[in-house]
Amino acid sequence: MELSKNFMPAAAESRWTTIWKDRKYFNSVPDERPAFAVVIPPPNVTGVLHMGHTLNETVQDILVRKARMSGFNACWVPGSDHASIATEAKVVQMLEKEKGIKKADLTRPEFLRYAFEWKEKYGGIIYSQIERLGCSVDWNRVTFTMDDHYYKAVIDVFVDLHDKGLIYRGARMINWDPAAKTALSDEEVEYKEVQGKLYYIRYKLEKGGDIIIATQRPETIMGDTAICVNPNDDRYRALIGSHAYVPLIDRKIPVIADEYVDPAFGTGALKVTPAHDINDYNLGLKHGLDVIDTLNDDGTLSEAAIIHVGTDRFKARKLIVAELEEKGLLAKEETYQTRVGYSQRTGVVVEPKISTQWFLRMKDMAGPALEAVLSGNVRIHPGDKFLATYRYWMENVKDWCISRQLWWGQQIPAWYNKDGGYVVAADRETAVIRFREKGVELQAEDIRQDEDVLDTWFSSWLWPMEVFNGITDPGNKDIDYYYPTSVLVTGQDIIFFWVARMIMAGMEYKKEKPFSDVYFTGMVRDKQGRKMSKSLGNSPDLLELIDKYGADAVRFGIMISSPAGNDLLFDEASLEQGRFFNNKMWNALKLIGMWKEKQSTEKPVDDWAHEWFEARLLQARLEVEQLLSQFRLSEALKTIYSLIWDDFCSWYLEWIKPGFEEAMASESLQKAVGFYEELLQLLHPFMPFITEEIFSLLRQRGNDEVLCIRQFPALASQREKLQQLTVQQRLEEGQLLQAVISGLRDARNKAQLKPKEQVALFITPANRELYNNICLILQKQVNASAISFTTEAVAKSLTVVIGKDQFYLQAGRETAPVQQKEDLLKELEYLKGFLVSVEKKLGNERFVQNAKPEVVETEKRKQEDARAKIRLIEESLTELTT
RNA sequence: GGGAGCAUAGCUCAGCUGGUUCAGAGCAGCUGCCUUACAAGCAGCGGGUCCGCGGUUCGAAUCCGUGUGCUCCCACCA
Repeated sequence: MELSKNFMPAAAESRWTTIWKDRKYFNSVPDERPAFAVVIPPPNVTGVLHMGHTLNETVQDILVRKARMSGFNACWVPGSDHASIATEAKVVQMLEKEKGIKKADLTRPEFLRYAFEWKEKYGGIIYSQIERLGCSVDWNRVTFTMDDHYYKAVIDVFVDLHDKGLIYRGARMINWDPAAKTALSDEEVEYKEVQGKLYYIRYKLEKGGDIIIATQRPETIMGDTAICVNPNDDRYRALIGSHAYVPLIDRKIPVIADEYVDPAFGTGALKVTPAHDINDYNLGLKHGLDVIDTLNDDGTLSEAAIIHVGTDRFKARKLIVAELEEKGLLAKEETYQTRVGYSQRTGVVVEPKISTQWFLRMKDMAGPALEAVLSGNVRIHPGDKFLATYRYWMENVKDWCISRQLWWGQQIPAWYNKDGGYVVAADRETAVIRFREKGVELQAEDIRQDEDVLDTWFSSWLWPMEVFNGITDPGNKDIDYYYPTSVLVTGQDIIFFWVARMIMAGMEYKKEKPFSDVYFTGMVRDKQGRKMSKSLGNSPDLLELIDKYGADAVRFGIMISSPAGNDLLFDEASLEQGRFFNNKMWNALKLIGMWKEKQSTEKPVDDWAHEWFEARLLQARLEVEQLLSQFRLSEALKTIYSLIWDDFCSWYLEWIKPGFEEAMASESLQKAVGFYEELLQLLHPFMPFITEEIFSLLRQRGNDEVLCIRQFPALASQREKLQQLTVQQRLEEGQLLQAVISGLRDARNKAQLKPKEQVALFITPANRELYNNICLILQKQVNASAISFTTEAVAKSLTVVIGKDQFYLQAGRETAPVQQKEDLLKELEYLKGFLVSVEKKLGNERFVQNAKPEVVETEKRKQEDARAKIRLIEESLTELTT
């Protein structure tokens, strides 16, 4: 077997990707096994995977692979989201740039044709990245949120909710995105603290004089329809009921009173602009004020503004401020810290705007969705962090604006006649019937469909159901088998957009939660803690990382530094660590390969080492199980990493390694190979490629037997085994052996004994029996010519105390005991202090009375141990000084 | 303004139900080694006022209160 010097990820990755795919290991159909279903949070179809996705997909793959190897019928459904606003914006941009076509010049079908072309061209990138990362998804189940069946499901749900009275149409104040020219939901607005300005503007009063009003938005004054003061504010009481003039356009407006106004803020007088501010809108409703909308859909001033018509809102602000100043109407300006809402998708400042849109009543749907989480039916990880947030949102949920003024998405199934009357129906024919039911006689060509589409999230909230056709074909085999899914892995930033709404939809349409566990990953930041973003240029390209380090190393790096639920500071150094780990495992394969070439049939002498490693593996395996069940993936990986690197490579392989040019006992070799296979299996969910590769090379299995479907041993039997006395004893012996080897090597180092210089070793053990099995290995590992047991101090030797035992190293030459004496004195000092504290504890009556008996027992043991060790060290010191 | 979380080694973090020599791991650092799997490595080492203060307890990194600092979410003061 000729092996390359290092592990070459690229070749192994493409080889195993093909094998897995060709043999359909990851395709799932319902059978008699329990299901373990995971639906991927569908990434934006035209996007690329960023580090956040990489983390999420890796976590999901670990859970899915683990389940598949543990008796479950694992099914991971891949797919993508049409991402209405984002995709439409990209297509519009592409059309203008590459083809010089404006959206306005296209018909709806023409535009959609371009959009689908675009989706076909770029939509595949996401999938190829998911594949390169090694994700074990079922490619037969790829779902897109605009697939025919999915489209139908969304329409059906809309019609159903409308028929139930949960969806309504009306004019409300909504968030308007002037760049995308569409309404947004509250969740799509991101508020940021910005340094703004507060302008103090003079409004002339009808009765003479003026009143000064503070505003952040002078460009909206033309929409003012009142000035409002607090009725209890003595400064303004006399003005209530009088009139003032809007500056620059001199429109007459009343001064009204409302307790809402805070006399302490600004000047205590508020300009009321019902069309452009939610509070003003509410005030307007209360006081019956006019609504003057001075902005167009694209954020320029409208005819109603009278001045600066057609000018952009921010340019108009500057012009108006300048004009006010010139006319002496600007009393003062001050800087002011404020919050401004930005569109999550386009990044522009959102305008509050009154608009006729479709809304979903959320209150009734929130009840069951809240209950599902509070009762523990859906478990959130890490729970303590998100439970309160979830609860608050559900209890204070507002109606959801679900219509968007776009073309890319599911078109709203509402139909209007010429009089503006409308019905909701899945298609034109049904719509005509519904009109007739209402007594409106008309023909199919007399009605037109609503131009708008539905919010993307109004389709994604059906994801766990409709990927299995649960809405369009309820009761089918798949939905009955896979639903509810097992775990949802996603970023905490979409808890309201998506997670909460999926639970709502699941409770509404399946009367059952969509998933049992939700695992929130943190945000991926760079190593300085900054958010990853395109503008900062700190977001690495996934494929480049895979090319550089290999997919396994990328997965390792991102998982090892990813504490559950916390943000992850991405640092390429951890990927490097992953690559080093690859090579470590590769080298272990090479070592075993060398052993194969020179074997003997003799009975091996190292039975103990095999028994020890078996015990250690058992222990670690159960630890990993425990950690995985708690979603502590990072720690599970650390445990396996250390098991392979330290326990297997550094200890076990060294312990069974034959002497120079000696043959390896076949029986030992087989044991080592067997252990290595188990380690690879344990690691496989985390690092699938290299584990398959080494597994296939270890016994030259070829490709017939693979790790990805190899089943883990049953847990119960493992737990029992670990409790066995001999297993526990091996573990204890192993710990002792490791401590003694390290301690003696340290002593040798400090005495400047070269590794090649042999020593004679004398031991005064506390428990002689523990040494029965480990002497041979100990002798080899510390390069001792012989080991003897003694009860007396050995003259002219290095003295070392390790644990409860005393060691004497006799070298072939004189060594300086200076450092050694210092070490012993230090140790002695510490022990004496320790003994004092233990004895104080034991001398405390209340401790002895109140503490649990076993705690008192251990304290007594500690006391005895400490005394014994102090005696040993003191003996050694006398020995040294004589 | 309301709520949640966090503060442990130079960095990133474990430390679960208070008690094992409990103060840990990885990375970084230092020392010595090109030793026949691996220098992408081996052997070994050093490093901490567990944020401050107070309380509960026989006993606190751990529980409670409080202060400080940081992070996030929510909220209609122009």
